[in-house]
Amino acid sequence: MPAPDTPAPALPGCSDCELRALCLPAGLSRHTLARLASIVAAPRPVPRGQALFRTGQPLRSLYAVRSGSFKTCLGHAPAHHQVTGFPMAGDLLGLDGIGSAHHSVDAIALAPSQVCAIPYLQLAELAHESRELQRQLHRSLSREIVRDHGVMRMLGGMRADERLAAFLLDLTRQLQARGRPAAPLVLRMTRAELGSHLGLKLETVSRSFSRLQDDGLLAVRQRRIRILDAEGLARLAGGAAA
Amino acid sequence: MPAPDTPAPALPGCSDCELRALCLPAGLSRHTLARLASIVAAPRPVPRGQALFRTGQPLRSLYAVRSGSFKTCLGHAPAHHQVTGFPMAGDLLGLDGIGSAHHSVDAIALAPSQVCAIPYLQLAELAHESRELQRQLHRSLSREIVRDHGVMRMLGGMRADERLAAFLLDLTRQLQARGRPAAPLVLRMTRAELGSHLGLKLETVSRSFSRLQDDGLLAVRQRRIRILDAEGLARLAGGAAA
DNA sequence: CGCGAGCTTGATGCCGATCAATGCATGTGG
DNA sequence: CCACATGCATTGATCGGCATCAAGCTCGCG
Repeated sequence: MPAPDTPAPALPGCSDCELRALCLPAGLSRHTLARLASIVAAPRPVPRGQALFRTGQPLRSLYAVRSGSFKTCLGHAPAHHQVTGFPMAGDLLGLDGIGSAHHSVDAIALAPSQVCAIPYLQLAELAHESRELQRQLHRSLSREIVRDHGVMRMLGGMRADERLAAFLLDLTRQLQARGRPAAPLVLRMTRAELGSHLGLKLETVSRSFSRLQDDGLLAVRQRRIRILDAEGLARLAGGAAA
Repeated sequence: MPAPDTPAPALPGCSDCELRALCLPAGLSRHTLARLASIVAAPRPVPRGQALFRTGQPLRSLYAVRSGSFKTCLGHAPAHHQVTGFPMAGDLLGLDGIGSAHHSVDAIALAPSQVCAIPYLQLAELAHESRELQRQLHRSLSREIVRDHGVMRMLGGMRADERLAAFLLDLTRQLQARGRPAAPLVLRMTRAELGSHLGLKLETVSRSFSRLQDDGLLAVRQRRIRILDAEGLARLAGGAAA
């Protein structure tokens, strides 16, 4: 069932997507890429604040983020949101739902975004035929695990300022890896959402920002952050973890 | 290179393993099962305290735990161990290493254990031929992500007693799922290791045990734990998360 | 029997949660 | 164009939970 409101559903697809080197298609041959493109739906907009999917819904597709950014949170519970991550362009959403065939988090757009739906069954079928695609899928899944381990390290062993420093460095690294401007870092999430991800209350996040600023490591202006001393941040973040 | 000290290297393999319903082979056809068994090495013993693999080593095999139990920890750092999990019989180790082709944790045996090595390249090749095996692999990877999310929830949003309660309930559930005696719960890890997993210091773990015992939820005798009021524990653990 | 690793318990201090107020931006209606 | 409302961020004061430091205690083992 094609989206009724998009003008031209027959878009060029993955082959021309500027994200193809970072997304699932990374390293795929032209042939496989074309086949993948044939099952990927045309990019679909997700307005800010809207859920791409919710906990418990049956998993039909994985979603590649084409633009914008999201938060993924645990907990049907009203108040006890726990943000597990902030996926952005190039990330794959829904991997956690494969095991149970149902999504295990809510995915909420933090900004107007675009996603490409990839029907999971067709993807699995294609991966069955293509070693390279299979390998890519494994990589994506495995990397998600490693990423989660990083969060566990933050939550388990670091104090407030260290967590924030580690998060900012990680965010910068991710933006750089995507060849995006990381110089004036612009946060897409509120202090509360950030706090939920870091295991802190929003007041503590705010205080940590202020402290890092006072120490000359950051320049903070609302959600616009400039890193003044990356090495200092790394010393903070690494001091506890390394 | 076959293990030099095992008497009969030509063992029956997965088809007769009593864990096959819980392990990777779950749900595989006889044919696929046989092919899988043909690439899985004979069970290899890992003495208590020894590393099955260490952070940074190239990933050659995944390991299915056949008996015993392990801890997986982050951090090359000497003191700053962070335990990400306690895999036991039926679990698959090494999944986190697929993405980078190198292990991202240390896997240490907490008790004398046995593991079946599964060469990853051969496994991937086999998964390429068998849809069902591919599906199983995806499931294992995805479940690992979901499991990590559970840990993140503990670390991010719960206090000491709640974390411990959640951990004990989860452990019980896992043992039950494997049809193992979960009645007198026997912990394989020290208080310090448990603390490292829960993001607490060992003294706090000890105090939490005492508190839960005083409240009539547990009977604690060293590492032998008896759950007296599972529902009470669930209220504690769920009260913060749900 | 005595040693030592691991566990328990106590006393104290610090970090982050909580409660509460103020500040600052954006947006809306008069 | 300004006045006000609203959502988000900052800052302060106080409190509680966990870390830390420091003894004892238990059990297994040589």
